[in-house]
Order: sequence, then structure tokens, then C-alpha cells
Amino acid sequence: MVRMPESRPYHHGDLRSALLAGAERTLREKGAGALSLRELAREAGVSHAAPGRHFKDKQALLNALALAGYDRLGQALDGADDATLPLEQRLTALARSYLAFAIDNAELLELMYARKHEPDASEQMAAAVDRTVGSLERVIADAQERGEIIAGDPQHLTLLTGATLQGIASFAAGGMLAPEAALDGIEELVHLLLHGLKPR
Amino acid sequence: MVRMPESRPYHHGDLRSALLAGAERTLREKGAGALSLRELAREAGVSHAAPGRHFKDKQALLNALALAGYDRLGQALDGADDATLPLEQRLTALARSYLAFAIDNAELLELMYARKHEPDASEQMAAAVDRTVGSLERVIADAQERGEIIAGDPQHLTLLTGATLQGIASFAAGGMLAPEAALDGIEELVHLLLHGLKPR
DNA sequence: CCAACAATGCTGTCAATGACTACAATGATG
DNA sequence: CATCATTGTAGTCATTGACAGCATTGTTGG
Repeated sequence: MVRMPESRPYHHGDLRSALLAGAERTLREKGAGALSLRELAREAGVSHAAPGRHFKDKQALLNALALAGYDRLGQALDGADDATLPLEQRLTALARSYLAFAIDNAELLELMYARKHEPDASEQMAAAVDRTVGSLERVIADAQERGEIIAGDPQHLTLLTGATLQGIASFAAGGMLAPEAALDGIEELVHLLLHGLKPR
Repeated sequence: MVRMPESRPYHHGDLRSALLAGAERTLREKGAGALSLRELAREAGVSHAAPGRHFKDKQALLNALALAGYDRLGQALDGADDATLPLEQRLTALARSYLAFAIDNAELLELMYARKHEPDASEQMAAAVDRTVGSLERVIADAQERGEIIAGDPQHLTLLTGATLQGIASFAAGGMLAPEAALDGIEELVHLLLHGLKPR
């Protein structure tokens, strides 16, 4: 047996991107626990230590993955926000967009919320969170100015709304709630949030 | 050097409990990722394969840990529920109890919600979830009968309430919200849930 | 044109881990 | 007290993350 020339070049070309892409696929298919740097290296056709050049350690890769996730989520939310819609519809659209993302990126979202980031990565992470939360806070603040929502610290109200969404997403991710049920229930959910549980 | 008799008996006595206890401590101190069967065995003063007699694999131990968590959560909630209180206070007490548990058992709660349970363990898990959710659903259903809460499928309303709580817990666990802030905000939160965001 | 030099990849190695097997001690049961 | 299931032990294997040292490539200044 003679070893073939293996025309593969010494340099991969864009190993960093390939690793991130592979990691996302694995994340989606097998969950975060199944992520292995060595496996990713094998998939990319590269030695087991090569990833080390691009990511100091496993956590660094996970951080990069989370940041990319925030970008995609931010785009989805920005795309779904239509300031010309009436409040309830506007909120519903935003909520649907968030839930849809949460449902098809359950494992990724978990990474995004994971509290294991190093101090430096945390800064970028915090900024990303702020950008994301901002989408929602804007809607709330707008509605307050128009008198469509009660007065009060907009951050508190945003917290309530965001928490509810995150909770639903968490239930859906945990299998306690079917994804379709979660999506179908959005209108009622937003309605309840706006009108409260008490009879009027 | 002569090996001492090592008066330790061949049998540990209650290895299973010792492992669970150690696992909980590690979970609390270093997080779920740092859990190692071998490390637990060392702490218990036992060989590295001994845990295998009590837990088929690592996941089995995690499942047991989660079930124990549901028991403790259930006790906390049952203890906090006082049916004689007015609705808003009753809900507030329950919410505070849940949040307190979530905050000081963040990692455990994550395990409890993890969707990695095998089909058989899932049954017990589902039952445990039902028992837990039941505490809340009871309150909602009671209030509905008294006309203090709008009509509608009580499960939907429970879902909304539970999701909001879980969302807040999730934010607190993720460091996006200070634990004290979360606990302090409970009254306002429950009030908002009951009365809605729209002005009356 | 080529001599540093920085990036990027490779091979080799280590300790830790989860899982498995075969074997030994213990203690309960008939 | 003989038998046998339970519970531990010792040894082993493949996988993994991390690291060190070397090789290849491409770039940049002389």
C-alpha cells in the first residue's frame, strides 16, 4: 500500500468557519454534550490539534457559537418587528419570531444563555443580550408613550414579557409543551399578557 | 512501607445515598459539567467502578438526582401554598417559593428540565412534573371557580403563569437578573400578571 | 529574489473519564 | 452452613481535551 498524494492542501482554507458550521450541525443533531473538538477536526479532514489554532479551548468555540446565535436571533427579531402594526399584533409577531427561533435552535439557545463565559467573552455576550432585549424593550416603550400600556419602568415590563416568552420556549425545549402548541398559543398568550388574568 | 489494614469495611453501607449527596454538592459547587463518576467514587472512598452497581451509567445518576429535585421542589411548593390567602397573596407566596428554589438550585433545576431522559425514566419524570405543575394549577382552578380569574382552560392559564416564573428563574440563573432583584420583583410581577399590561 | 517571520497545520503525548469484564468479599436465605 | 444474589475491586479500552515541539505555507521587508 502506497500512501496516495492526498491532494488536500496543507492549509484548509477556512477551518474556523468549517468548525463552527460543523459544530452547529452537531449541536442541532446530537446536542451540546456530544460536541467533540476531535470529532469536528475529523469531519473537517484535519488533525486533532488543528482546532486549537482557532479556538483556545472548547469553551472558546462554544462562545463563538453563542455569539453567532445572537446575531441570527437579532436578525430574526429585527425582521419580524413592524412598527406600523397595532400593539397586540406587533407583540404577537415578535413573540412568534422568538419562539420559532427558540424551537428550532433549542440547544443553541441553551448555549446562549449558559452562564459559563469568561469575563472577556462576557462583555461581548452582554452586549449581544442587550441588543436582543432591545428589540422588545423598544416595542414596550413605544406603546407606553402612546398610552397603550400602563406606566412604569419599561425594563420591568420588558422583563415580564421576555420572561414569559423565555419560559414558554423553555417548556417547549424541554418537551413539556409541543412546539406546535406553543406556536399556536401565541396569540392567546400575548392577549393574556396584555389583559391580565383577572376579569375586567 | 507496609499497607495499613485500612479498617474501612468492604461494603460502604449506603453508597447510593453517598453518591447522590456528593453529586448534589458538586452540582452546586462546580456545575453539572464537572460531575465525574470517578471523582464521586473517590470522595466516597470506593473504587472507580463501584458506582456502576447503583447507576447503570452517568445519565442514570443524573435522572435520580433530578427526581430527588422534584421531590424537594414539590415539598417546598406544598409548604408554601396557603389556600386561605387571597388570590394575589397566595400566588405571590407560591411564586416566591418557586423562585427561591430555582435560585439556590439553579444547576439542579436545569437537570430537572433537561430533555435527555430515557423513555422509562421519562415516565417517572413526567409524573413528577405533573405533581409540581399541579400545585399551581390548583390555585388557578380555585380562583376560577370563585370568579377571581377569567374563564378558560385552566391549563392555558397555568402555562402562562408557570412560563413567566420559569422565565424569571431562567434569567436569574443566567446572570441576566440579580437573584435579589428577582425575589424583590415578585409582588409586582404577580400583580402585572393578574392585571395585565394594558391600562384599565 | 530571498530571508525572516507569523499563521496555520501535524504528530506525539498525557491525564482524566465513562464503560465494560472478570473476580472477590459479604451477607441473606433456605 | 451451603448457596447465591448483592455489592465492591482490579484491570482494561477507547475517547477526549489539552499541551509541546516540529513542519509547511504565505507574507513582508531588505
